Amino acid sequence: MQHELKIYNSLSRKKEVFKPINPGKVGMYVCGPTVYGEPHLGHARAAIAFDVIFRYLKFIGYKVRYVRNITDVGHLEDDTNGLGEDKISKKARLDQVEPMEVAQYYTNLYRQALASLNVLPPSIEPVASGHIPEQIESIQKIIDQGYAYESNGSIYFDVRKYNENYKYGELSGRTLEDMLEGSRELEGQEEKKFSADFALWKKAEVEHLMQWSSPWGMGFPGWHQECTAMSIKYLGLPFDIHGGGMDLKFPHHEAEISQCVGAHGCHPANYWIHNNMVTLDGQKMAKSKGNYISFQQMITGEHPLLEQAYTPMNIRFFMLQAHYGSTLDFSNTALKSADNAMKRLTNALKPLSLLKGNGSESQDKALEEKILYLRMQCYDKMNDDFNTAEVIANLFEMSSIINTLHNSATKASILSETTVQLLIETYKGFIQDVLGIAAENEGSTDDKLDDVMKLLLDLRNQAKKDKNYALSDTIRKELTAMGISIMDNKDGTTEYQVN
RNA sequence: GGUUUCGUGGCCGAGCGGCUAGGCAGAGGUCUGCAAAACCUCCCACAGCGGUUCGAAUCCGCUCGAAACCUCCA
Repeated sequence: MQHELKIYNSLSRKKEVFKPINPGKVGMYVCGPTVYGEPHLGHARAAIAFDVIFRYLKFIGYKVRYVRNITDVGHLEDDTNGLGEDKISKKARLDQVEPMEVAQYYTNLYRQALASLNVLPPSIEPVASGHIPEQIESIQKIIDQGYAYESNGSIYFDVRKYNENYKYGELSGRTLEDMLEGSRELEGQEEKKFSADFALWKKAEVEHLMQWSSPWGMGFPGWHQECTAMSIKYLGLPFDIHGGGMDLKFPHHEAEISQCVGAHGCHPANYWIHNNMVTLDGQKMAKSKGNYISFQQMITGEHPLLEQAYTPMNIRFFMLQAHYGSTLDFSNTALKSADNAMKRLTNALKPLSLLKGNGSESQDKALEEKILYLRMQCYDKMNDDFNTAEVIANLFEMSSIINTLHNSATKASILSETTVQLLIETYKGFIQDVLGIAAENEGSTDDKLDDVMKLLLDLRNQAKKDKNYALSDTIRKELTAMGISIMDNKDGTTEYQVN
């Protein structure tokens, strides 16, 4: 039942059928964070979007090498003041600590946040500072091809020269003329031959904390070089998918393409995928705008805009209800709504595990067909540019079927064993493996608590039998207050759940 | 100013020319000692104005409104 996977390719601005370079294998590179600040919702969105893509590709049988970098050097703080100071070192100087200490600190925070969001670690997570030789080599190739020049100890990419033989701006849809028209006059650009030229290597002043020796003297790599060097190193050339946030399209990804084409004569990746932004009041959430909500704030609820704390899974589900390509506006009501919705979906997992088929043929052919249809829809919708929102809609319909079967006296025996297995496989598979929704509290693995609860629930049931509802309700009320909810089933059994 | 998008019911959000998702909230009902959960029913929207078409939320044009990028950014 494998259908073709279609991906919206930002480069062609069209949905295209995905054809891996090597059958059965996928190489995917995604731009990770610059680690000089707290991870926030925007980082979460990008990580989750590509996590689901990673998961789905594996789910349908691909062997995937997923590379996501950590940028701990190289991003200039401010090119307009001529200082060319590295972002990491600026922050480090303020904090009076080693630059690598800052990078490590925020890298740890980032990884912790993603782990709690049930984002799988990538196959390789290369760090920019650990790939300086590769970057120097990459720059040298560009110089050798004649698309870069040295100026006062720095190396710049020669955009005009490049544009003579190739097209600069194909990803962002800009032409050189557009850029000239739109560009403002920036200070400190005397070193450049042309305003759109960008730095491949920056000469470092003595006081600059992070610097390395190179054929052009002491310095540090330019803005976009690390991704070019590291993606090619680990994935070869070209590779299948390159991803990142929409805001990286220009100039970052545009530069990556130029650097790669300039050095090697070919595009780095066949498919470009861009996730859209998380907005706050319709405005992009960004560190620089100061309107961001950090991951930590989300889970503690400590932010003026937050009405409550939200769990990582709550955040994850909220994001998956929208397509990765649309902007997603933050709001308390939307988050809460997502929380209720997710519970509805995960609540059906338990009754699902209790379903049993009848061993022969399904009696209810229409229902069987519906299940098979919904199952197919889950694949079809994921195959249609990873439409998680549509997948979730189908899963909701499945959850109704599951609950109805569970509630009916005949249970699932009107269905064949095969159909029941398919239902279980699809529902669990898509929720847990593809969407990556993990149970927030795996029930209790504490045997002692389990024993105590059994005792308590037995007592309560006895009270109920005695029609001592005052007592039974008190037990329930008190348990609820301490975060243990209990539910009486129809068959007289009682379940509990630690929240 | 240039480039790229978007405008869907109380809210969130799919939709890519005909079958008019889904969730949340709300209303009513079933089940239950009561809860909770679950199930059933109700709530038929596509910024505005033109055009193409047998047929448009979906294509085209214009108007209005919003955003991202053009400086680091997921």
